[in-house]
Amino acid sequence: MTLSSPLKPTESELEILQILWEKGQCTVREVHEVLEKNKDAGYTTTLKLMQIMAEKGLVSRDTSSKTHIYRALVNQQKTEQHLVSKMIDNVFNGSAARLVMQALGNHSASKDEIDSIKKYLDNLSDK
Amino acid sequence: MTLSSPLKPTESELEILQILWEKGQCTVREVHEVLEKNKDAGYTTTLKLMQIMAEKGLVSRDTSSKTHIYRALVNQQKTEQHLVSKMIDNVFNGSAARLVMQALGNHSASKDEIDSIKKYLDNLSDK
DNA sequence: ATTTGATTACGAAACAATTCGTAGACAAAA
DNA sequence: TTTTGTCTACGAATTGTTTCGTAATCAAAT
Repeated sequence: MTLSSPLKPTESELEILQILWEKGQCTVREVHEVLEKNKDAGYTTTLKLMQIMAEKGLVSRDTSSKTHIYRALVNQQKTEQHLVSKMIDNVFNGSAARLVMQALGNHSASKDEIDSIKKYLDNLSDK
Repeated sequence: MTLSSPLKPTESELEILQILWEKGQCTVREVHEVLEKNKDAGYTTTLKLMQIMAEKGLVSRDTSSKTHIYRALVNQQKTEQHLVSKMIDNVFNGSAARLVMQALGNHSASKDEIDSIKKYLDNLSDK
């Protein structure tokens, strides 16, 4: 299998997807301006990445006007799910619980966050 | 910065680290035999990976006898922590809670797992 | 001593991800 | 119409990862 699943974007691609998921649709310029806040890369780098993403089917591209409009084609929820599942398998030997504890233990989860997770768990076990 | 943190092993390197963490110390042959169960790659591929890992400081190598002995140099807990933190930041916008819910929601967490997480959370909020 | 088998060493190829320089297209401003 | 600025297209360089063929080394078996 050489075909890399569209659910497994590279790190750079993920950064771009995040922006598209939030904004719904963007020009390269818009995406690039958000990216620039956190890293420095040239405009053409962002452009090239987004063109490749379009080739791969990660995003769609509306070329009807000069300034192309991009949209995410992959589902945020599904992509996140896929990445988490992979981490559970690769890093935590299939144990979701171990991942959760690792996530909550060291990473500063606020009291509010912990409470909301508890509520979530209560609902889960009700079923 | 070209220097990649030893806490950010590649996927192949992580597979090897898992084995070393579990077994404590291994020859290339031993690692390779475990790997072979899940993927097919040549012996020299595994060897080369482990040699590179030694160069990078991910593992140590005892070359005193002909058959070299490898040990993990990076800490399992810290590496896991690093990977999880990165995922929380990159994928879930800094929200540990979102990661947790994603991990528990779709991924088959057993009732036992959920219960043990609840206990864990109770202890957390006690502090 | 010679052969056999298992090991490491080395280097290169294949592939993928990232980066960017340069050119061309086009529209708006002068 | 010319200039200027913004955009896309293209190709190439760079870097990192993965893979493996081949040779050298060494010890154990013959």
